[in-house]
Amino acid sequence: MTITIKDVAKRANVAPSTVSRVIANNPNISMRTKEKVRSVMEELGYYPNVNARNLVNNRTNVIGVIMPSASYAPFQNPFFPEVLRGITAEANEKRYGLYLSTSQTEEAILDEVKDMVHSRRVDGLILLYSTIDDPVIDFLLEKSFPFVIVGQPAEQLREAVSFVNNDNVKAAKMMTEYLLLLKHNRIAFIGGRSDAFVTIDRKSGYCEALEAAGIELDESLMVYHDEIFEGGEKAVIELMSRKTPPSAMIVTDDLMALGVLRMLFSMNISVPDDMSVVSFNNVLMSKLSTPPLTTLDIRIFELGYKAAQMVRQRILDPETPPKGLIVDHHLIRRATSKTYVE
Amino acid sequence: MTITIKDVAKRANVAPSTVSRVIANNPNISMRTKEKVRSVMEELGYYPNVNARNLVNNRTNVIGVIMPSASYAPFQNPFFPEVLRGITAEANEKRYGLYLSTSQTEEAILDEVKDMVHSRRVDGLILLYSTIDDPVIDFLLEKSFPFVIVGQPAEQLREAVSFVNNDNVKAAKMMTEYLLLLKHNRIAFIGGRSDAFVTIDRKSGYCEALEAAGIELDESLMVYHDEIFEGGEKAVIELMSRKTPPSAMIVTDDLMALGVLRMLFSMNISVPDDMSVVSFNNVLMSKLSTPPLTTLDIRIFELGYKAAQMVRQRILDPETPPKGLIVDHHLIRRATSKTYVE
DNA sequence: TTGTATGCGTTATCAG
DNA sequence: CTGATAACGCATACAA
Repeated sequence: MTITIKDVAKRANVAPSTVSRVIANNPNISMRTKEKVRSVMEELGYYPNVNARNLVNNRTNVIGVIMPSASYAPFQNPFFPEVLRGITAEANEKRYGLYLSTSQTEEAILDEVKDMVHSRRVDGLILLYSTIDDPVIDFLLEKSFPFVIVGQPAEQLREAVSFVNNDNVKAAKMMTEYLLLLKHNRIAFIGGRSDAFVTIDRKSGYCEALEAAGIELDESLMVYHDEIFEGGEKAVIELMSRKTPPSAMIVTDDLMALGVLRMLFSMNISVPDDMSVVSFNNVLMSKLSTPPLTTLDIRIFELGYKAAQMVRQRILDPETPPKGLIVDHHLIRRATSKTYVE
Repeated sequence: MTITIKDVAKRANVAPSTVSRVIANNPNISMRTKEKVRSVMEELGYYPNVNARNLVNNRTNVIGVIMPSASYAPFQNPFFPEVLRGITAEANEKRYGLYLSTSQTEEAILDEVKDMVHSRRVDGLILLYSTIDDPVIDFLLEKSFPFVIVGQPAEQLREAVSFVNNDNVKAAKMMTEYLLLLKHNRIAFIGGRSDAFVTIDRKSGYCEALEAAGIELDESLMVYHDEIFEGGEKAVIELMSRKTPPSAMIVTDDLMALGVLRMLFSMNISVPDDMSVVSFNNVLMSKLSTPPLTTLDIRIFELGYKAAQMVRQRILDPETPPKGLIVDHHLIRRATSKTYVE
């Protein structure tokens, strides 16, 4: 008993096609009929049926968002909500809908993506993760389906796919230089999964800065841990056990840095007096910690916003060559960093 | 150029309707043709077009999720990602898709909901917020569209709508009793927006416990703040300025409690030695703070999971009367609470 | 400027 | 057990 274009047509004494044209705001429909039709639509409470529309248009005006497989991780890390917020903002502006993936394993994700693409559920995809040899990407590339990666794509794909990312090398270099300028010369590096592109890139930046400063790299000061929070705690134990412990630590993730802070606190090592700690991402939590973290804002919201912009662009004209977009970063000085004193 | 049910039919030498039946796994199709058709589907790489299917079925197998309007807030508070995780899990199990609202103002949300409903974009909705006199709810009720609220519905709607919630009165009462048993007798209450149902209910529980213990209520020990984090800081300033400051604080939100902790720290008031602090929600952050928070786990994931279950149920048979579901809570003792000593 | 006719890819009804 | 055929609601090519 839902009211359709035909009902409107009948009531307005026009053909269904005319109503359709009014909806599309077709320029060569007289103002007079437009108004008439519109008022009837209003009167009858007409709403277009998206499914019918999608069917004939072969287009849904919906963007799919694919979360990483680590079933729990994605939503634990404030990074994801924040990108999502950026995506949401852009999508809303442009009247696009958002369809969220729900799969929890790599295999299921691949299936879901295939389904989304084949069944024409979405017009384009945003991948909120990036791993090497991802079959999802191969699939999308083969189908030439519009998509954008948030993060760093695998080396061999840099030219082939669109992505939005930070310059993590440069970012980490800057953070290291900052500590160097604060007179620190034993600076530790605490990273996440050592095979993640973020970790790799940030480590490179760290090393570059040290080398440029003529400081010899010390592998014993670089540690990696998978666990987002506990990893930070473990790292501190390891690092403080070195013969000459560092006076500063660069942590690749704010949450991990919270673990670091807590372990240091429990060891009675005062931050920033006895130890400087800087991290990356500037998630909300980083300003709520005690003491608040000096961190690098990577503009997560913008990453999402731009990604949404890019998919839409690729949806609209799929022929334009893919491109990588780099989003700026900004140092947020708070209370965990301080000049080194003997 | 996409391959349809007709292509499969032709190739398998059957009618399109037969293919359709095979897809639906219709029992009265011979095993023989079923297999033949299936193999052709495989061979041709056939995927059903959801839009066509939705059109004729008038059903999408998609659940819509409506976030609160406070444009930034939702994703800042770890509560939302976590409910979303629960919803996601259930939806995935049952092969339902998730459609996310993107609107940022109350007005826009109403429009978006109307659109989602009228245009048949989703089969049911989950509202991740609950305010009094919400026009969205009136609309959904009037359309008898399946939906579930996560949170406490307005008094006059308790019987009319389905919802999933905690028993916040009982929860707060328990937290208060816990502090009472730790010999605290000046216990402060720090709440969020005073017109939010959560705040109201938790305050009630707090009062109930105090009264039961024969402790006179002291309005000067109850403060409210809208800002999720700064609110905690302000509250501490106010409360510690009282003639006789409290020895314990009940904070209605973990994030706010972080603000509390930080302000206490800066005042050199040691937690838990000089002040006990307990809060609600048990979001990830609460265990990462220094010291880790004693808090009440409200099973956020389960709230989402059950909500998804309930909408599906209401979608499948809309006739069953609405019901309210209460999810359990659990005290998580960590390091911010301690027996009171003079 | 507007109407007619047809198709989008499925499912469902009705025959056979 | 299977095949024709008519919807589902909309958009567009072609006519008028």
